[in-house]
Amino acid sequence: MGETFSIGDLAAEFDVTTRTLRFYEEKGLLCPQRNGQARTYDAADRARLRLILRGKRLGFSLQESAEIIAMYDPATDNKKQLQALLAKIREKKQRLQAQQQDLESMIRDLRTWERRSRRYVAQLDAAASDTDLSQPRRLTNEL
Amino acid sequence: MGETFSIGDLAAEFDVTTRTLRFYEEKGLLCPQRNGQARTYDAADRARLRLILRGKRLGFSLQESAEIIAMYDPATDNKKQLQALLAKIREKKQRLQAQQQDLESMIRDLRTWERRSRRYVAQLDAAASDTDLSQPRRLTNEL
DNA sequence: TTGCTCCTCACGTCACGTGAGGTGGC
DNA sequence: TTGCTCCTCACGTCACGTGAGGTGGC
Repeated sequence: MGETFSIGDLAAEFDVTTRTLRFYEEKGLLCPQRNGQARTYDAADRARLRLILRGKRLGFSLQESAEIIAMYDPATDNKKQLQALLAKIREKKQRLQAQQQDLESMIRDLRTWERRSRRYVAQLDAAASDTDLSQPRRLTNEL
Repeated sequence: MGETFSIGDLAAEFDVTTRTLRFYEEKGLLCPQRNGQARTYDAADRARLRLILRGKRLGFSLQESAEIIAMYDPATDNKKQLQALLAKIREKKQRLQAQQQDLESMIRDLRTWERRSRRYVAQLDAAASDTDLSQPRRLTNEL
């Protein structure tokens, strides 16, 4: 029998809470062995968790991640399921690409606003320095 | 007085439900005028909605989106407020740039997954065509 | 009158977070 | 004994979804 892990081990390794692991089990995505009350995870459980979290990062629901993981099982080689999965993957990819567009325009907007605000603060500083020389003008040497 | 919109107008335009618009109002992100019971949205409300949804697409909470929208508001005349605002803008920008990196690797992952799945489907098709010639192999001419 | 859009509760859902209160072994 | 990790309820949260039941004007 290979390496095993406690719930705390996996939680620490993947930076999730133990509650998260119990929740995934409650939803049928994980089913570790029991050592008395305590859960014992093996390498296969760990691999499943990795896939679940990757699915999550990619914006899949737990249900969808479960489907994806089922695809790793050679027993589930249903062609129609795979094609449905492909459609979902393509949709996610489109959404992520839309997000990229959003990010770019948002960062552009914020950059503009930052410059504008900095200029305004500089003006206020300049005005202040007419009467109060203790206020240094520092804002220009950032970025 | 400029163009106005019903809740249904905006819901249709931005592809959300009317419930969503009422929810944003409940959370203080929108405050349309009332025409009797009915809500009447103007161009400013519409612009705010656009920002809320963009924030959402980028994975911000509604609270965070509210803060970002406040950043777009040029009515910040207090210098200290402006400087605090600048700090927030920089922080958000850094987070957005980190997110850009994440998005890129995610899209790479999805592309890999897509190729892998497509190849598997093609294999299934090939296997099927050995016994069932009525199944055409079409999947190879996409993308 | 029918059909449409609008409204206000208010409970349901998804993916967990967060205690409360308790067990077990080094 | 203390400290640590583990456990099981079970209610809370966030961003809405989804009816239920009703109003108002073309």
